Amino acid sequence: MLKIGIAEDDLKIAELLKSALEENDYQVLTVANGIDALNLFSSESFNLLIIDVMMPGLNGIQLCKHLRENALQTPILMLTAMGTIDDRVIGLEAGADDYLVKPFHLRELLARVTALLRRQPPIETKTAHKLYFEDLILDTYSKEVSRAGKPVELSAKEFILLELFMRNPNRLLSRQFIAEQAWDISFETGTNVIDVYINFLRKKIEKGFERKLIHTKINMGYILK
Amino acid sequence: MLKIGIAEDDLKIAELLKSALEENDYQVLTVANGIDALNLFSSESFNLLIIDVMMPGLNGIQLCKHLRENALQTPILMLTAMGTIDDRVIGLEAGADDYLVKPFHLRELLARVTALLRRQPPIETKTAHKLYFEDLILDTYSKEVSRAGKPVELSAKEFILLELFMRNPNRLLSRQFIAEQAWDISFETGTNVIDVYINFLRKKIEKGFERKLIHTKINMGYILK
DNA sequence: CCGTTTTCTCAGGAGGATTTGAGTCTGGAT
DNA sequence: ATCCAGACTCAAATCCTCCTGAGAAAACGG
Repeated sequence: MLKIGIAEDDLKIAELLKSALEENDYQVLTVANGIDALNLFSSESFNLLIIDVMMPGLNGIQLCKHLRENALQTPILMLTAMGTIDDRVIGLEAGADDYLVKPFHLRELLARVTALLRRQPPIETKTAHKLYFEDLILDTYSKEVSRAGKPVELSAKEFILLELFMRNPNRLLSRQFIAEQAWDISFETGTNVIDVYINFLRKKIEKGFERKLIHTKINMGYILK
Repeated sequence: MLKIGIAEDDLKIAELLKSALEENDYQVLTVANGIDALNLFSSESFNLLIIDVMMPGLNGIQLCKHLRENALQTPILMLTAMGTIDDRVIGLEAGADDYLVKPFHLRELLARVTALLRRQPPIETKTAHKLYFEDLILDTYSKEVSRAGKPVELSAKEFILLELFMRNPNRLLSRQFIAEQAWDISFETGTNVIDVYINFLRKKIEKGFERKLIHTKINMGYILK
């Protein structure tokens, strides 16, 4: 089921779009302002985004730019009440893939939605799923890790832990935080699993290398730098 | 260098487009009628096609349809002098990716060209119904599979499972993901069907071959590589 | 209806992954 | 320099995933 996200502050139009798209077997989620849209579109993945230019808070152009700067690849269809060339061009240059001027015919909207979805690659690009830190590369797509080009075999937990560090480079991570993120435990247990796993990781990614990556800050936690 | 093909019978407009695009570092080839366009666009490969709707011989809509029926995936931008909704929709439904109404501003044309080119070219080509992975071939039309030229008999479920892997080569697929895609179950059942079917598949496509294709990543899932 | 094929469940066991706990080491404070 | 809480290490214990064969249940075809 293809999933479409709509950012539109005019509830009447939002409802109209939603029902028209749902009738065509799309799953639809709507938000009514730019801030909510940024949060939703950044956290959940969609096959297509429909964004109104005029919105309170964060407007469509700004939203679009933010999303693209965040390496989001989802096709974006912009809606606007103003049909001047300049606004349309600005929208496209901000990273939108198509532009529709209100008022529009539902049939044209559907045709454009179909056109945009048709050329969507079946799977997202691999590079978008890679995390880099110096000579460390972590591929969240294939779940493979390498350092200086040499593959490193990690277990599931080790992988999760390293991914956590690579998503937060140069940030000090407390044991509490690591436990919550990687082990789903928030309470205090007398365990030392984290220490042990840091040890496992170090053995696998630092052994044989001069440069250390994971550093201990006594009484604080660990940091990748 | 990105290559753009233009089909436009009005030589003045054709020249205008050509020079504007060349100024932006695209390589441009133009033809002045639908028949020539069909020949050129079928034999040479382009990154983008710009097609005028009104052309002698074969018009833009027909040309577009022919190209798409021939499994051509290149993005197509349609040009027309008529701006009625119906014509625009017909163009999009014929397989065009975008539509521009004459007269247009060059700046808007360039923005749309950029937007179309930014989208990633689909992986599928003319042999869109066949999936390849090393010496494995899966034909989604005839539902036949072979390895190293030797036919492999698969049941329906086995086929679906293998197709899923072949559409996501080198990607780690979690059991959760496989369950959703191939079995339509999203909730947690205590079943091990997936394991069993992986086993079936391995027996059929790996038996007698040195090279293993489906690899287990404990606590993560399976990967075709 | 019966036999065949396909799909799925179940249970046992091997082996790797994860966790524990105890002993050792270390860096910072006194 | 000494001390000690915190950090590290290692082996052992435990957990649990994955594989496999057997067979039940369901779907299919004649």
